[in-house]
Amino acid sequence: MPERPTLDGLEQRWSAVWEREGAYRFDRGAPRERVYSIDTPPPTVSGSLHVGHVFSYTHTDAIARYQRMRGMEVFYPMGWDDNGLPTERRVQNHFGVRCDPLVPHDPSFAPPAEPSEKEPVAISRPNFVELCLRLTETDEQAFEQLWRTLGLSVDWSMTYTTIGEQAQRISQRSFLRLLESGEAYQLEAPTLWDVDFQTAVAQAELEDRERQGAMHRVRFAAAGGGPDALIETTRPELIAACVAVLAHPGDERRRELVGTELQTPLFGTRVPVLTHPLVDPEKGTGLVMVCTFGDLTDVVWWRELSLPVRSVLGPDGRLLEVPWGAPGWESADVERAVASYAELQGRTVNQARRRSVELLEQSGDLVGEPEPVTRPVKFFEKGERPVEIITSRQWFIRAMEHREQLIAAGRELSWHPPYMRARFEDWVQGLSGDWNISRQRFFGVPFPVWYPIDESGAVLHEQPITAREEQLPVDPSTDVPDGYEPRQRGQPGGFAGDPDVMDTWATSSLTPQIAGHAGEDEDLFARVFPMDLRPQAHDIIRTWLFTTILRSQLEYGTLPWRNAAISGWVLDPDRKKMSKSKGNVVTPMHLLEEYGADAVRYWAASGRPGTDTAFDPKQMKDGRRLAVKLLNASKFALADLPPEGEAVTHPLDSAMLARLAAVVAEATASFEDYDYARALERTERFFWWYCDFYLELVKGRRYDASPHAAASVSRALRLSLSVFQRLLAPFLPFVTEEVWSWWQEGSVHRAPWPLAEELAAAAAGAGRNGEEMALAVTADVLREVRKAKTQARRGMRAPVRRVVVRDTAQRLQALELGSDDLVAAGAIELLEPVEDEEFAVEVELAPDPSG
RNA sequence: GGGCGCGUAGCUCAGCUGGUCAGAGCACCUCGCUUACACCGAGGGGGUCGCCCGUUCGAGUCGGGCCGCGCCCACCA
Repeated sequence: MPERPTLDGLEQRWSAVWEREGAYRFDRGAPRERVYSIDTPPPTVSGSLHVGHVFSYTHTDAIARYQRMRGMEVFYPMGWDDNGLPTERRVQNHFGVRCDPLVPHDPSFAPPAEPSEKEPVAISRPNFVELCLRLTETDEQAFEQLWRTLGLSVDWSMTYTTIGEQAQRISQRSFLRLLESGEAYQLEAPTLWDVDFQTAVAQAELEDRERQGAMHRVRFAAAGGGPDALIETTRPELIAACVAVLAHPGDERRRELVGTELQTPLFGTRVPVLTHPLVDPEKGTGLVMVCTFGDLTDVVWWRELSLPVRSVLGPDGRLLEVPWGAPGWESADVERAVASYAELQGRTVNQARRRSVELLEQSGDLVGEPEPVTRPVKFFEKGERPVEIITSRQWFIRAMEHREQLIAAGRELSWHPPYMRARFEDWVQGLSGDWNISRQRFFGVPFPVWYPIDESGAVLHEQPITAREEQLPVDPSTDVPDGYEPRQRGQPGGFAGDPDVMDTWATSSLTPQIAGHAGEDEDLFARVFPMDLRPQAHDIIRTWLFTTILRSQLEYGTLPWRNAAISGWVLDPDRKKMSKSKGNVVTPMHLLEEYGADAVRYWAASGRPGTDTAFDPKQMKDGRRLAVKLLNASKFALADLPPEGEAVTHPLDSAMLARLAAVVAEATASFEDYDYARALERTERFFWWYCDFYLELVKGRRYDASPHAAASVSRALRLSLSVFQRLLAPFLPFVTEEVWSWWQEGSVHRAPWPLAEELAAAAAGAGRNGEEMALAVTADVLREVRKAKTQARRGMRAPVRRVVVRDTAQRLQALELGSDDLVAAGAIELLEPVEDEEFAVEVELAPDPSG
């Protein structure tokens, strides 16, 4: 035991020991019922971890450590989510490159010495992927270092990456099985599209952002005998793509209009006036134009009313060339349509919108001034321009038809906290389509599929050639399907590889399978799946949690885990969410260095499950105080401790142990309920009381030279310290390991979780009653004595000539049980009990020798 | 528009199934270097528990209605 215990250096020392001794190594031989498996969130590897990560991963680690001490064999792997857009973006900026699948592979490629963001070098997909792998590997090492410093009890031998070969194999295998069972399918259909990344995106990746816009009132002239009509739109640039005008079926004012035809302004295209119940007769003019496609409602109308497609928007977000006069593009005045459209073609949506307004003004079809409006617009969450809807070929996984099953699954799952289930159900009920899993990107898991090309050069998408499971993982852009030669790639009569990659959620929805080595190591998988716990934040319920349940339901017909522990976010001091784009993120390494890992973990563990928590370094100071206190209290209790007796015989000792037993019971119940914060709070609160009162009260006996006097307190101190060290171990792994090592064999993190029953049994050793009251009264009197000394401006060791305690007979009797300790702790010469109804204490201090 | 959560001392928050629950830490003030700890200890001031009804012998604690904040979802033309 060190002379002056310190927290400094504990992280390095003990993490090295844990690594060396395999303290957190998962025992693959453990039977399933003794395994506690965790589906750790693989953090996105694209830069650095921030305090939000530290926050939620600490919660999981506390639970993992608790379960381990409960005797469970904890399966706690780490994963790195390194595939997907964030990595691509980072690689582009970091190396000054961009991926161009048409560029051939250059085996001797080296990234530019001076990266230029403005003029990136176009490189091949294999070269690009190499750079992605290189950069993520560096990041992953830094992440691992941070996690080790934080003290996560991860088994680092089980680490996986979502771009790794095994993850690819498992993803592709799962995809092929879904294709086989009909749960995955390909479809050419209107798809949510990001025009900057030029890829499809999923409903789950959308977010609303408030944007300024304008409402334009536009005249559509009658094409036959009916009246003109006015519609309102925020997207006049899409008039060329208008395929119908709609009214509500019950709208009397529009009765004579319905069934007639109108002509679009500028282009003179005839469009029918139809009805649909989704039209709001109160909104705008009560008439709405349907375009292919302006928003998701357009898609609904288009589908349900079997309208034609007139697409004007290209994948790059610019207006396409369209064949005016050709079938589908008829016009009453083709020349005018061509002239009008020439003003728009090739322009971006915003440019085309401004020009359209000018054209409408000139033609007199714009009625009144455009009215500024602020409205929510859908964005890809990582995107910078609004999503558009573009028709393209994509892979989907069926979700719509499984909604009831998914909701039932959600009800079977134990949510912590329980109210988070509502978010899941809201989301499932609001699903508007199946899950689009294909992305027109590069750094991801490819679809293990090729297509035949017929003699005319057409790609036969409806006859996919699938890879054999033994071939996996395959990259169809370089690998060749059975029965073909490499030279047949892209040739008539040859084949074409599917160019897309899977969305990152399509891979991470399989983390239980990837971590558990599904299909690779069935013995392991059977021991860990379904898993016990999915910890994650609430913002990805609709993505990660939802898709993981979906995949597990489709492939195994079971929940992927029994419990979902949902953590909140870390908010900055202004209660705003920390995010890179806001620039208010706090990186954790310097916090770990300044306060120590245990202190940072203390702050994190104080955040209740599911609750957003403000970033607060003050609480880290509190955590540090607690750790230091444990260090010193342990030293006091254990250093040169006299031999302990057979049993706890002193009333105050057994009363303290009885209280501690209750705390153990409460902490245990809290942990069982995944409420680590409550477990910590109860433990901590009692620990401070223990230091302030119990340790002070028993000092006299503890230092007593006669073994007889110290026997009981020695035993009680050892018992209680051992319990405190273990109760705090899930939260403060470093300092608890340090103090444990002073007097115990092995790691505290493999020690058994304390049992309330054992303590209660030890506390009963005195075999008397009234111990609890003795402790309460003794503490009450001690507080009064301290108050008197403080008010007299004297030190706590100042001698007291006389203390008169007025109280009920019962309490005075109890006081007698603890009076020896009280007299010693208060330096009291004479303790005088006086029976009374009201508790009152008179303290007569000895004269101050210093004057 | 629907749903969820939150509103308790200046700040961050505990208060689980109604009756020592009006609390903790920080901050503030005063005192004390007492042999575990000055990275400390002792003590103090400070709140009509968002508002209004109701249930009850009794309500931060339950029910209803408001107000405010935050988040999620929504077919937001």
